[in-house]
Amino acid sequence: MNIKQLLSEKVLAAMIAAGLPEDTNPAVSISNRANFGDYQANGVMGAAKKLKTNPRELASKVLEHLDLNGIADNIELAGPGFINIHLDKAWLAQQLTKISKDEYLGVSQRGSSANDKVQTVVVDYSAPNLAKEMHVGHLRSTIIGDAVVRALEFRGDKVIRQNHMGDWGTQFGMLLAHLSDKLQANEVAETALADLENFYREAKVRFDEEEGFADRARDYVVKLQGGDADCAKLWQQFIDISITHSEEIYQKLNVTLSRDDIMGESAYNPDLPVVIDELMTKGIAVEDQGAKVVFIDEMANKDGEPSVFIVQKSGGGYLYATTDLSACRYRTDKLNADRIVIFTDARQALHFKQVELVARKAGFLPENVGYDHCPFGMMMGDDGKPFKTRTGGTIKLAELLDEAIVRAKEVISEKNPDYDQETLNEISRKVGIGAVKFADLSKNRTSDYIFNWKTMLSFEGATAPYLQYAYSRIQSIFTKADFNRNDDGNIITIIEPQEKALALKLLQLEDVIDAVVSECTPNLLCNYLYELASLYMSFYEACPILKEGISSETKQSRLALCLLISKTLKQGLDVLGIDVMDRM
RNA sequence: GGACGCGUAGCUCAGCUGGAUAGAGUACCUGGCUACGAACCAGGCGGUCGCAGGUUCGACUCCUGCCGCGUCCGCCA
Repeated sequence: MNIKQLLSEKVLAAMIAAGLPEDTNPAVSISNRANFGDYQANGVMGAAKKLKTNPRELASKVLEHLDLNGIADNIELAGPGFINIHLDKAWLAQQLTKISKDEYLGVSQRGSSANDKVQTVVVDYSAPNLAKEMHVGHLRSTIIGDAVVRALEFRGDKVIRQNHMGDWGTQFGMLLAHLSDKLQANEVAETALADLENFYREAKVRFDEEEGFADRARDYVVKLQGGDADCAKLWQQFIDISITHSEEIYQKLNVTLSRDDIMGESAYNPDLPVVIDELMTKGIAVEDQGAKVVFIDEMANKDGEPSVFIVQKSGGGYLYATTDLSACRYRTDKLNADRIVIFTDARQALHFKQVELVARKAGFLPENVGYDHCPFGMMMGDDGKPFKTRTGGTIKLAELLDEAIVRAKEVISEKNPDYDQETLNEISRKVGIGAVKFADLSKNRTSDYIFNWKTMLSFEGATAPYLQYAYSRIQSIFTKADFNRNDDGNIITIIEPQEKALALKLLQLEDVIDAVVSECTPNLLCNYLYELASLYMSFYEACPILKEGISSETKQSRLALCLLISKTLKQGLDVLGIDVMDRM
């Protein structure tokens, strides 16, 4: 169900009937003011400009052909040529009843029509560096990526998750050397690696200060890349333990990534020489100052100097450029991707632009395969300066999440002291984690953002707990009313303005989901759900359900409306990876 | 130096293909719990949308220039 689309079609038909060309944009949008109707069509003014005719006259001509019988109960012409559409309450009620019975709540599924085919979408997200522990900087990629993945799946696309973990590179030399020493001293790997951050620091200190250690570290890198069996075993141990750390975070965060989704940098290792070979053979890469580089003319500066993209170091080593090119090929050839979506911070924007250009030129990325790099801003400290990853000061993700849960527990026990420990823990987890995720997911900024405990852990205002609270309130009513939540047979009637506002909002879910998957912007869904919950809160105050004197029809209708609202909240929050509960 | 991103209420942020009087939350102020959960609701206060031009019926949105902040730009990822 997409009202905007439906109205667009109707208005366009009327415009064509009024003599306008078929490619006219009806420009239908949601009205931002109640007295301008529910939807408005603004396309007439643009069209009139092109034809150099009077917009007002043209609009009245379009109105003559506009047939919204049964859909709208009032259509009016306003201002210089706005067409304001007031939707019919009975029609809205019918649509609500229809989507109430639909398991996708009216969101049409890919593949249900010929021009809306199922796509295979490869989504590259999270990608922590296994040398270190996950910190708050990894939050965005992980949860935004996961929300987009869930939205794509809810819409019916085939999604292949790819966790492009940093499990390769020179830093592993010092880590393996350090680990080797620990094992020699009879330490158990799990214990030695219990605190990755600590372990990394120790290794780094030795690398910088201890005589001979740096050479051993470099030696380990050579052995690792050369496929030395003992070294590979050591590496595998390290990787396994580090992955376990990440999995704990994913589980706590309610993120859908699993071990099967891991496709680390190391996996592309065997393919890297092949990539270089192809680039050289095709004449795309050339040797320059001992390294192999691609000169990208498309990105030349004013003086005509091309952008330089190094694909192989002068010493023969490979870079992440090489790996990302290999990944392009793997994803199109082996995974049959129709679209590739990558979530990383904005600093890598230039890099991925270069990757795309080179990959397309080399044929690793066919014309019809989409390649979307979705950047986001860096995590900054309270001082407005970037977090430094190696000098303390970083907040471990695990610590943030635990803190959120503790704070949630304080609030919940204060408001509702009767819960037993188990229930309290369960609710605290859902509320605390939800608050952290929503705080981040609800922002669209591609610019940097300042990490702030207070906003991240807030439970008041436009936060996840507000939405969860709305849901719980509804469940509470169902319990009191002894209402069967599986009963979708009740008729919804719209009388009060709060009910109409809710109806409109509920019917806009597909529109929002579509925007989320095409633009990779879960914040739109956050806004939508907050508005829905907010409308519900107003409805709750204005439209009593269980009060004496409420007719049985009204009661049933309002309960049915509540049911659809709660389903939409639950489903929407699920797309964001946030849980709801009957009581909180 | 070049490229990219950002600049909206005290603070955190929305603002969809250009649309009518620029919106939320928070903070502050005023009201509201013997009807269903006050983690809430109703209302108030708060703006030269960085600056200056341009495009047009109309610009936070598009174009140009400038200012400020940030990031990236041949051997890290």
